[in-house]
Amino acid sequence: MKALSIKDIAKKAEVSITTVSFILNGKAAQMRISKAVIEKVEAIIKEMEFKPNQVARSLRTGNTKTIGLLVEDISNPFFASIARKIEDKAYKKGYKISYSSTENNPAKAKDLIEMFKSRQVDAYIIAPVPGIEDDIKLLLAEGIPVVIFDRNLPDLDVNSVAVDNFNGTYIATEYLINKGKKNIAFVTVDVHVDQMDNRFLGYQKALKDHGQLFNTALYTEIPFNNPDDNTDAQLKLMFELNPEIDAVLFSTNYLAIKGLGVLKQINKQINEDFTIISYDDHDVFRLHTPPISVVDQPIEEIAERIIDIVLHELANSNNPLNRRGLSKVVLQPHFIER
Amino acid sequence: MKALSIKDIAKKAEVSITTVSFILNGKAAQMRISKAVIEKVEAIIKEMEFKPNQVARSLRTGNTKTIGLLVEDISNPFFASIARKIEDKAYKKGYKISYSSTENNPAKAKDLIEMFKSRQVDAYIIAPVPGIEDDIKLLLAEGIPVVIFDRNLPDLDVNSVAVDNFNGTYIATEYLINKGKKNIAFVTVDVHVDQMDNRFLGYQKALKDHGQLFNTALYTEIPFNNPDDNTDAQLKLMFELNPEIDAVLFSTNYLAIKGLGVLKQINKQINEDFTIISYDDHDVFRLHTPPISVVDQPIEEIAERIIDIVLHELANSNNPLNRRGLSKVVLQPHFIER
DNA sequence: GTGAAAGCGCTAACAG
DNA sequence: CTGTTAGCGCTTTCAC
Repeated sequence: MKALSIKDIAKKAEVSITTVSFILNGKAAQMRISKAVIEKVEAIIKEMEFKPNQVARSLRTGNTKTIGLLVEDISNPFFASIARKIEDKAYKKGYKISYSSTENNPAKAKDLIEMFKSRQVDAYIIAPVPGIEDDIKLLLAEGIPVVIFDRNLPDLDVNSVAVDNFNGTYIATEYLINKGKKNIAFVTVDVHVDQMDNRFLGYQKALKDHGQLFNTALYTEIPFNNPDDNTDAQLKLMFELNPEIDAVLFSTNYLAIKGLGVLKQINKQINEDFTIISYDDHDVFRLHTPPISVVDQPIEEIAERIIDIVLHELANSNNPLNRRGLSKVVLQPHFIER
Repeated sequence: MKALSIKDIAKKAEVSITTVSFILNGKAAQMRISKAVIEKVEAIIKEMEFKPNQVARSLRTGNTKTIGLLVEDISNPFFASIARKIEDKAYKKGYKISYSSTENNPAKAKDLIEMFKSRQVDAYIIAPVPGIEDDIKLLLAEGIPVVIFDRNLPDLDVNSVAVDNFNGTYIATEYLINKGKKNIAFVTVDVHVDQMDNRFLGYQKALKDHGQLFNTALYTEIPFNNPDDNTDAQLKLMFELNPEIDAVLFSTNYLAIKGLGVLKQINKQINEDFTIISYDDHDVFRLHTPPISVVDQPIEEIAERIIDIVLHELANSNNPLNRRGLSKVVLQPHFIER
């Protein structure tokens, strides 16, 4: 079964392909094509279930109606949830999403951007990894809409939607201090993206503001993509060497989940005297016994702001004058006490 | 900055575009193009960072090197994990993934298939919703590779990767019975896809084989996409009306997670006398106090089998003779006792 | 060994 | 009001 083309429709309707094309693109009125012809052609299109070949259209018009989405890992609930919301909104506007996971690997990220480029995606939504600033600059130089999120690239003039990471850990740390905690550990990843660094800084600043000293022994950095065993061992070591720890702040949900696993293994109870807080919420924390307080990122709002910016830029990419300036959105995280 | 085309390269290298094209496609040797020319052209390609326009290539060749992935909801960890694995393997073979969430809505699923079609995706990976059998048939009739997974469409001659759902609930139920449970409730969704029905049947059969009667009062069906409040209320009601319940088998992880939330609200302890089992694992269950036993689906293997079939069909789609017959893969779930 | 040219399906000047 | 036609960038047949 061969796919239909605009030609087949034209032949069947006994009009030219131009006429069909105009009707297909809603330019019939403006081209003052007669009602009779429009109706006839539309009837045939419907009857034959003709769908224009989007690839040909893309080649001709230069836009593909797809948005490239680059995240760290689509199987991380944080990214998956955002992906889902973005997909929904994009779908309603006729856009499709092509996604890829960068694994925090700049080489892979660069390669993915290349692939997206050669596929002519209309816009990019990127959770950036360090080292791809130049690639993003290139995109911008070509006038392609880009929004970065989750992490900021401070010295890049690019739209971004971020959460105030500094404040997130600040309020969490402050909460712990107010609860009388004296030895608050901080567990994070070794990926020094702006966002992670800020989470660390928020923690440090809160300690300082409340007259506590930052103790490097209570700071653990886990390599990204560490095999589980190593991570477990590293965390165990920290707990063993520092029995005075009375609270732990994890800079990201999957580390906190690993942490809970380790605490279970070493049979350390979470209670009034030993508190855990995670950055990013997760069902695990809500249902845990006892429940775990978290710094929650407004996922819904993040996704909304991202796609709004993208769609707006896309809608106005023809007349650059109409494009609003850079959007640098900073949303506030919420502390959920449990 | 205008994008380069093959023409620019040809001009710069002072050869014809044909030559460039051959070199680009690795047909240089077979066309017996001289080494000197090849090297010169390749140097220029590298120097100018030329990337062929994939859209034009697609229009010409008819294949887009992208695979359409239709899942119920990309933010469900089960689908997200599978999506991730599929993405990885596809990426290594030069394929990209375009995903969409069907929300169990046949109209949306149909529409998405149309969109993918007009975008000429090379192959489809679909977690089917009932009512799209005809659309899948159409795809097959056109010779496009399709693999369905998670749910089977029994009367369709299409590649599928499924898990033995019947056996999954059977062994879980048997486990509970062997633990001495007499009133095992079953909570499932109202979506009557083959896979969910089989989970129910496995539960029923196990009861029967062990001389227990199926009690409809202990069977609760939650509407898909139910607002949280309703679901909670429905579950509460079941627990209230049937205090004799000594175990609950949830047919899917998100229902079990909801269930845990409800049990927390009504302060019902999970212990030797009251056991919970979920279909599909999740971090929540592993870390829960007490931990929750689950029927685990071999996600990794599912993803692997899917992408293997797809890539194999794709590789041999030119010579249909070489295509192996239908692959109907059935994998076994594992019961994880915790 | 290399090049000219047709054409994939569609859009949009430009003609009439 | 509708049709003719020139490409979009690439692959591939055929010719030299």
